[in-house]
Amino acid sequence: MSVRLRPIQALRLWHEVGLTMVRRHGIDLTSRQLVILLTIYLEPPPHTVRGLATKLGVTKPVITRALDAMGEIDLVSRRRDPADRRNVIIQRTVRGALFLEEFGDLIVERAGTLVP
Amino acid sequence: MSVRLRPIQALRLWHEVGLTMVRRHGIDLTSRQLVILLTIYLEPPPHTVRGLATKLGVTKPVITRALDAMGEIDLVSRRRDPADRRNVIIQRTVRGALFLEEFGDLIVERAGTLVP
DNA sequence: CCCCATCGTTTCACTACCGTATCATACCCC
DNA sequence: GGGGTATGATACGGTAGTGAAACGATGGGG
Repeated sequence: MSVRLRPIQALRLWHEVGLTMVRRHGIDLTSRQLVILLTIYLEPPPHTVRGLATKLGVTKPVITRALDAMGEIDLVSRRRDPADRRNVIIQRTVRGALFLEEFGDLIVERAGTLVP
Repeated sequence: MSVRLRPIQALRLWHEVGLTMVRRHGIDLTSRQLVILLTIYLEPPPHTVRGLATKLGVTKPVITRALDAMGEIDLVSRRRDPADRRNVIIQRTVRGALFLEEFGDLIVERAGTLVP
C-alpha cells in the first residue's frame, strides 16, 4: 500500500515538521547531513565514505566533514575496516537511532493531523 | 482524512526526497530558508520580518539574510508597506511558487512508491 | 619488491550562516 | 514637535560549510 497525499498536504507536512525542528533549537543538521544519516540507518551496511559520496553525488570531503560533525554529537561512529585498512566503516549509534526514531515519530504525528 | 504512514515509511520518504534534492544540484536551501519559504506560501499574508522571526523562534537578522539569499534567486520579493513604512511586506513570486509546486509533486511522487 | 591505484583525510581559499549589538528610519502619543 | 518605541538592515567576530587539490596510508598486480 502506497501513501496517498496531495501536493498541498505534502508541503504542509514539510512545513510543520521543519518548523518543529527549527523551533526545537536542538540538533540542527544540514540537508546533506540528514540525507547521509538516513542513508546509514535505512540502507544495508557496510557504508564507506566513497560509497556515500557516490550515492549522494558529492565529493568525499563533504562526507568526511559531515561524519566529523555528526560523530562529534555521537550520531554515527567510524572504525577502520580490518579486512582492508584503507576503508572506513561507518556505524550506527544508539543516539543516532534514537534521534531518527523521534524524527520519524514527529513526521507521523504531523501527518496524522493534516486536513484534506 | 488524515494521512497515515508509519515511522519507517516517514523516514524513507524524507530520505528519498532529500536524496533527490541533493543530487539535483539545483537550488540548495538551508532548513531555515525552506521553512521560511513554506511559511510565506502556505500561511495567509501579510508576512513581515518580525512576524517570521517570532514564528520560527529565530532572530531578525536570520530572516533578513534568508530573504536576501532567496530574493537573490527570485524565490521571494520584498517591498515596503505603504501604510507603515517601517514594515517590509514579503511577497511571493512566480519562481517561488513554481519551485514549491515542483517540490510538492516530488514528495507526492515518492510517497506513492513507498512500500508498506 | 616496487610501482601504482585506491582509500579517507587534510589543506587551501572562499562563501555563507549564526547571534549580538548597533544603526537609520518611521511612527505615535503626550 | 520631541522623546520613546518599533521596524528592518547592517557591522562584527566567530563558526562551519563548499570544491579543488594535495596528502599519507594501505593494498595489489606485474
